[in-house]
Amino acid sequence: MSAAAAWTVVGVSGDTATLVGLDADGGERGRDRVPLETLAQRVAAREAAGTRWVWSDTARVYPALLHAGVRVLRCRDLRLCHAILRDTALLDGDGSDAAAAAAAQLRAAAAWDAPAVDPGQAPPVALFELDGAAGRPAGPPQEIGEVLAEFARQRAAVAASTQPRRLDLLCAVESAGALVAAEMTAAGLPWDTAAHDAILTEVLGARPAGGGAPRRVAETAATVRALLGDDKASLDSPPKLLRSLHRVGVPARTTAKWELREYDHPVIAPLLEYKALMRLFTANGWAWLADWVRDGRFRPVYIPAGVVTGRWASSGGGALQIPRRLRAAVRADPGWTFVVADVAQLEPRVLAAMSGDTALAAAARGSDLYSGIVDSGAVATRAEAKVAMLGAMYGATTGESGRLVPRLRRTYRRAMALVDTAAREGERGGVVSTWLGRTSPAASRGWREVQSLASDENAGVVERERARRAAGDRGRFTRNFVVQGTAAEWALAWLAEVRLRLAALAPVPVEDAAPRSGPAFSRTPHLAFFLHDELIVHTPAARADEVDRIVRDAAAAAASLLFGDFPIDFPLDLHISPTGEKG
DNA sequence: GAAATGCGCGCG
DNA sequence: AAAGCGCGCGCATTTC
Repeated sequence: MSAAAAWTVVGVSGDTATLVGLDADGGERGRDRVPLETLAQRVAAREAAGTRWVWSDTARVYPALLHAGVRVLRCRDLRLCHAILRDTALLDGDGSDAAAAAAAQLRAAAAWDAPAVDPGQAPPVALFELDGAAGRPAGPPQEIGEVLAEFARQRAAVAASTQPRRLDLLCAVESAGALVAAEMTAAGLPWDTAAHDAILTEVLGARPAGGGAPRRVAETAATVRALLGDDKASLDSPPKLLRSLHRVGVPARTTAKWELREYDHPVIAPLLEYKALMRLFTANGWAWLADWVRDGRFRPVYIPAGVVTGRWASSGGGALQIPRRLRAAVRADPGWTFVVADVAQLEPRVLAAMSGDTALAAAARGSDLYSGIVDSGAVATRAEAKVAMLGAMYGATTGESGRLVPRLRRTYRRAMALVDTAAREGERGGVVSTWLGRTSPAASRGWREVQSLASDENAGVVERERARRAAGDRGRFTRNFVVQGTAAEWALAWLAEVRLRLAALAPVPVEDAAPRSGPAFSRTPHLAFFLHDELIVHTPAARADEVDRIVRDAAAAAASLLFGDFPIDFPLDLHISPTGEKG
């Protein structure tokens, strides 16, 4: 097999792995069969020669490769790309025979709809473990014939679509994201257990020796119970708490903090305090620390495309919900630091670009889009601009937000038309697509039944109201889908660009303050965290300026990959700091 | 006793 | 300020 194959397709059957080299047109260049236990060495050798890997499920194969010390630069994750191509509306547009055939073949390959193997459950050394072993989900097919056939179907689908370049880019960044996700789990986020413990002790009081509530939690609970006039009052059961509140004259309808804040009663302040303390204690207290931090690393499991819009989800440890105050426990290794970067107002910027709204793009020039909106005269204050823009993207209809949205509609006609059109499409049961072609799920059977019941001439007011509300809910979902989903695509492109540029950096001398643990690549500047529109790079302090430039250049590259030369800024808030705090 | 559901709150 | 999008998780409660 030639060393210069554009693609190398990997399949597994029993204890044998098969590597098939393909040229850029998909023509087979050669085939190697190797024992599974030598696959990592083969991958390392071919990676050095340069190729793009094609496999069925990055979450299944890549953790084991990383564990064996092998990193790859590029891959195509057929499971993730299958989901994109199976659902994309870009194959339905022109009604060509080729597009229809490609779509039909993809949709018939149902085995590829299998869920991912949870990389958090798979042992890191079990390369391509047998299907369904130990009660795990089987995952997508791995046999080389099936893998080759699926790759061919996907290439045909992209080529036959109305936007081949966009779909191909989406598949590329989606797959790059799968590599990043596995690498970040392997590297982990540097986490200072002592700093975390100090925060908990300061906020909650000393950790109780025999379990039970920490001192300040117990004291606050006692204060609340005293003010409720019931020393046995349950504070953790919403219905019981509600009854206790009613008894002391607080007519709340729910126990949510945004509602409780509205009432003027001495019990409210300590009750909100109790809820906040209890939240920290239960969600990110000492038990969390013991469960999720090992050897100075928090290792979240990221689930690429775990959200319908294409955003990532996470599993275990609540990686995407780390409270801001605990960011201080994110602590770089000695001699190392973090480059922490996020995009200011990513979603409205993406909306400006995808709608081609030059007025909104002009307001987005510079670092604060909301100030730009005020300067345009659409609204009077920055706060109004923010509320109005969020309302436009989320579908607010009432309150201040709903009142302000029409002001934006006059000034930013194209941007508002894009989200309004997406909402109408959802309301009538259709689907909408992101800029690169990820398409929203079809209306559920239940949703369609609700609509059809209401359209019957005998339908009562209850049926009609239910259908109206369901249509509104779905419209708000599709309205937001196009913006949130395209923002996720921009962020994936940014992440992919950062990763490749970091990988191209010269290696750090090993004696330069290597991290305490982790795979080989984590001894050079590497991605350590990603959260929708923010990333953290862990780097030797001496290289932070280089990384700073890479992260900024990557943002510019992402903008031009998605939107070409459309004039839209994506300014970063970027900080170099040995703790993970923003700004 | 396990699984499903609702609530509330953390993050974007 | 108000409660409009997307998530995961812990607890209490309900259901099987």
